[in-house]
Amino acid sequence: MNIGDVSTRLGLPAKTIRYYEDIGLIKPLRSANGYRSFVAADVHRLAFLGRARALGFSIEDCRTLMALYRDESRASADVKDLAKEHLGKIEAKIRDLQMMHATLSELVESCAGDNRPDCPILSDLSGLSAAIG
Amino acid sequence: MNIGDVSTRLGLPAKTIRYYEDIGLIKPLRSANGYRSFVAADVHRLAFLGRARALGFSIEDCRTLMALYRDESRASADVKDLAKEHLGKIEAKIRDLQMMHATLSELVESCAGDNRPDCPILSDLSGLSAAIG
DNA sequence: CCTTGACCTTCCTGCGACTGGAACCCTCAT
DNA sequence: ATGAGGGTTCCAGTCGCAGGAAGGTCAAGG
Repeated sequence: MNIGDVSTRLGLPAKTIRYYEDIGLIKPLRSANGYRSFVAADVHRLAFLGRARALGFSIEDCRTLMALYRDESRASADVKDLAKEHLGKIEAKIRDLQMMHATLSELVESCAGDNRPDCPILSDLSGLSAAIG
Repeated sequence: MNIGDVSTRLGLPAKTIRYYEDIGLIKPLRSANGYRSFVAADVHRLAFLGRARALGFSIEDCRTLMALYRDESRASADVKDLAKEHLGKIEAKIRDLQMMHATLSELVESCAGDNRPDCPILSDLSGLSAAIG
């Protein structure tokens, strides 16, 4: 399989696949013409990467996860720990975003949104937080 | 005021303040020795920036917000629209993260996390999603 | 046989919003 | 004179790719 086929199959951009090779996550063989030649194992690794990335794991986490996957003597605790740490980061991000959301939606609600210049959003940002009550 | 004082006051790294000058968000004067010399208006602008960034607005959004703030003939609708669009992006990110969180926490819960190699997290990533049921 | 168009290749640059570090200047106290 | 603790500029790196240039390859059609 050429890169385009893999890209279509997995929904991963060819650029991304080449990048993954660059950083050593996959090592597809080459055809005589120099094209990358993907076998089932490569496609499988890429699919693994795609799913791990979709769960928000960093590239380095993915590298670790793939190493664990290939290590038949792994302890599932190692995988779980990695996942739990990632889960913690996700939770932290969600909290941050929810804080922003809470503040910002209050401000948005309190803004008339008409032709007049008075705006509690700008008031708040400027430090004259006499807007919310 | 020198950059260090402003940095301490606002809790913004000096590097960040220099960066904001680089990209034209502030234009502090210079002392005879070449040091940046911040007056109250500069500090105010930086504080504005800090708050807008803390709400997750992009630098370009901040630029627009500051322009609106200085434009006394602005329409609050313009500010509100910008904020609402940003709110939408925040909501999208929260949803994405919550999806990740849901999937990942299920996987984490179903993983024994002991010395054995069997791991539903890896099974799921590998595509053999025979783990969750 | 030649061309066209769709593939593929490598290499370089840019994104956003900084951060780290090198190499150097200024100021003040000792 | 020296040392500590400011400040300055500029360049490189972060993360995970995306965009684009310049060129090689291949199958089909005229």
